[in-house]
Amino acid sequence: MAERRYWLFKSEPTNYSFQDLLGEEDRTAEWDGVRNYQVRNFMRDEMKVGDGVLFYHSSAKPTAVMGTATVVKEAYPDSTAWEPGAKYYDPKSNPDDPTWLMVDILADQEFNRPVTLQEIKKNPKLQGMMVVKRGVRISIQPVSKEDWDEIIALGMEGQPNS
DNA sequence: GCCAACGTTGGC
DNA sequence: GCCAACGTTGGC
Repeated sequence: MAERRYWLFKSEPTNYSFQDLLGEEDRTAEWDGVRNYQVRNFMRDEMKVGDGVLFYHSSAKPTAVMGTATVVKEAYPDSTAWEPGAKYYDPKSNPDDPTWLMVDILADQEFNRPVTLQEIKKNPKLQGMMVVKRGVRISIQPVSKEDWDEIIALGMEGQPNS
């Protein structure tokens, strides 16, 4: 059995929020629209069914990890790339040899409270996370098991949201 | 709204 | 293959 990996997925909640994922039928969504080669390569080469996902809200108040999800389908062609007029249309992506890929994720655990970027930056244990580093913009980032465990512990503090 | 930092594009 | 210009990201 391969080692489970951990990831942080960024999403702007005005575009797609963790609540949106929770509200999906089967709580599952296609993670389409990735148009960055480094992120594409993470999905293609490293992401496996069962991997853990921290769902992070960017450009939000607050910017924070909202909960967790699980990868339930490994990389497959992102069909939005060849839909003219779609937001992420890319005429250079050939359906016979797709440039862009997506995965499916399943909402897992909603945190009892958001774990904010502000507190991540203040937490000495979490200084290795890419999300605290200036200028790191990729929308999917690898997360260490130690950082994953720490974020989960913080998110599970306090009373559950009703 | 600002702007630093980054990825991509395209002229050469 | 270099690199300046450009567009985008995303925290603040």
